[in-house]
Amino acid sequence: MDNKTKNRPQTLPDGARPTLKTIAFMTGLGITTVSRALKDAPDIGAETKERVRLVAKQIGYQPNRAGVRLRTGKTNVISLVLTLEEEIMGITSPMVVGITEILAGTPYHLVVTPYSAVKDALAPIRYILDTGAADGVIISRTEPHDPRVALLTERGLPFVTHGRTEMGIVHPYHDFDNERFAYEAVRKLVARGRRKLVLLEPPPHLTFYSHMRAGFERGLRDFQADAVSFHQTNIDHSLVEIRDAFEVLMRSEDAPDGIVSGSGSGAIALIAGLEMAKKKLTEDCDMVSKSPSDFLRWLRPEVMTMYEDIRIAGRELAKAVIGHIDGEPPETLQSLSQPEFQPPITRGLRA
Amino acid sequence: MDNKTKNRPQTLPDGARPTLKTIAFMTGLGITTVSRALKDAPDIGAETKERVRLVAKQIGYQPNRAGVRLRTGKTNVISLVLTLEEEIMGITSPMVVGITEILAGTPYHLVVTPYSAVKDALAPIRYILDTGAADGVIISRTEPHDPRVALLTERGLPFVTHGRTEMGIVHPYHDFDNERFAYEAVRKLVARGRRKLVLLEPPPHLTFYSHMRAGFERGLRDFQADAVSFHQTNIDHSLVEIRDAFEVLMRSEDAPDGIVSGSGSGAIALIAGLEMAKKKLTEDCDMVSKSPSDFLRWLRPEVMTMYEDIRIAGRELAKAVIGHIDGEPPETLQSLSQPEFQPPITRGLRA
DNA sequence: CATCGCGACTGTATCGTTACAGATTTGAAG
DNA sequence: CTTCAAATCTGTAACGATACAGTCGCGATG
Repeated sequence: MDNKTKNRPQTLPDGARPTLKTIAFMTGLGITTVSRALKDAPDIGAETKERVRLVAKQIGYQPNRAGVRLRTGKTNVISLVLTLEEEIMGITSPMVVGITEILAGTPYHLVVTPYSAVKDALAPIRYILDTGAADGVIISRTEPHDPRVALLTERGLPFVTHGRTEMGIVHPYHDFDNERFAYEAVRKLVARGRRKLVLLEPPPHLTFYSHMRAGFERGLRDFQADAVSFHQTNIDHSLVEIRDAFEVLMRSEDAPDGIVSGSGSGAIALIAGLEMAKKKLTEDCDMVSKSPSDFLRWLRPEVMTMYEDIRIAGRELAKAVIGHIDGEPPETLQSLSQPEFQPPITRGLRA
Repeated sequence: MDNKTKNRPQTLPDGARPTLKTIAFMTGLGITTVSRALKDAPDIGAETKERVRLVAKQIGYQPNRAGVRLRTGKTNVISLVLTLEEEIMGITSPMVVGITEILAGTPYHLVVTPYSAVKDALAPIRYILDTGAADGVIISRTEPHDPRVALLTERGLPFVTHGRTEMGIVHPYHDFDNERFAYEAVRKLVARGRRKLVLLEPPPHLTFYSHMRAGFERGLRDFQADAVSFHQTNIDHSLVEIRDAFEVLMRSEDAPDGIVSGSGSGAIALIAGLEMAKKKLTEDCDMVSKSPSDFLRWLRPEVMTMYEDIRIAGRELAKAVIGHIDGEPPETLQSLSQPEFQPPITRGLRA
């Protein structure tokens, strides 16, 4: 056999999935040529490329991920890093949906990488870095000085955060404008004549804690209302804890007449505490809540809600990681979604 | 160099992650020996194994997934196949949590594989089969004659279904006992003196439709109650549709006095419809609902709920696929979770 | 007419792992 | 002193893809 065709395959197993070798055999070309033709390399003739593409399509060729990954290190994987604990009200579902909607048009797969204890937040990141498990990472529960962001930046692995940081590192993020949410919430409550307002806030170590507080306080100043302290309780507490603490507050001298709830499930507990204190929504108290789903609007239409669309957040996050992977500058991969009050559920045909 | 050490590595890059080669170099053994030692093969000396394990642990060796996958075809991936549409009430979150809890102790990663249109249900399965993308598959929204089950069985890829089938194929599954749920729901309603019952049922093409109906009808017979037809509406319809249809029903001659809701979010819509028809829960009507989360108990404690623990379902499903992959007989990998009425939320310290 | 450059294509080595078929040593049996 | 088997260990090839360094033929150049 002459040298020219020395590496050509002689026989091909027939049930197996096609590889570059299959196409090489069918076109009479070398494996390298086929590989380069499919990547549209400049040193391959136009007609050859066309032939290769045609055959590849015909036989349904799809590159073997393990082969690519072994040779190039490219995993075609995006890793979504989650705390098992943050799943209380199920924000993950729509997030996963949003992400996969974007990934569907790409070669990327979505791998969910969980971690349990809060102190282990770095563990999954290290795992991904050490094993090269992903091309990009999506993290949430972002902190102002987030060690995960520091580590990922240092090691040069593309990522995006759900929430912002404050460390002077420019990186991709998507965030809900919690400052504005709280500000508009205060505006709304004051417009209803409420003046003693309370905020159910995020835990202080997360970045959006300060955003939400800042918006709340700016609102208090601009619209001349007063704050009632509820600092000992936050949205990471159990619903029972929130309820009981709020009942106590509502029975006290200091009882607020307006509530801003930083979470939808927290709102449920607040309502329960309020009712246990024998108060009534819209009469003794008004409430504005952030809400990632519909149930509050259905079951407690008295509560004014601002919808946080987690699904869209998922989309934005996915687009941003991919952009980062593709080398787009981080500052172009930042987005903030604006809160808007939701209209009430329509009361059907007969109004 | 003598033949014995011909394939030994001379130098080793230092920043890189350790491979078998690294361990081979450090122990002075051959790569093959190291590989076999780590798998506890019988032809490797006990002391050698010990040394290899020690070094491997010290340097934090973790097998390269791409290498293993390329060589053996083993992906160490479990694929969760989801409809984007089923995410309405976010059942995915706790499910993902449950699955990852089990996978955490294994080498498996969880990949989420979505599909959009209902007619495309087979597409992700084919993709996984064709590309060898996973060692095992988890599917939901199971139908009595499910083409996905047929295909996976035929091609011999391990899987588990959330829900049962009726095709004479013995396969792993986990299911909620919807027959019993509906039966117990009817018992409860009749015990409260309700006799005209309605069922908000699953869409007819899913297997648990017939389970739930069967339990409902058995209950009607055993406890002597009557059914009110609501067949044109099911839990896959939009909340607005359910509400409007139910309002019409509640205003009709045929208005039921007892409701069995096959879904938690459906219950919300039913309540809305009922209230629009100027009826009141516990007065005109009682209601039992399946509920995958807590909000109904908090916001509508009048509704009697049976909790479907999706997180546990996730765990069971994960265990079952892995069992199937490990070759355990399918009939040992089937489980049914029993519904139980939930106690009301405790009313706090001062009850 | 030799030489060069260029366009089009190709072989080899390699990523990390494992299946397979040896190879070497040791001690016991003949 | 062979011979052989058992116990350990080892090299080679291969999985599928790609980086790299060619090769080949051909027309233009000096």
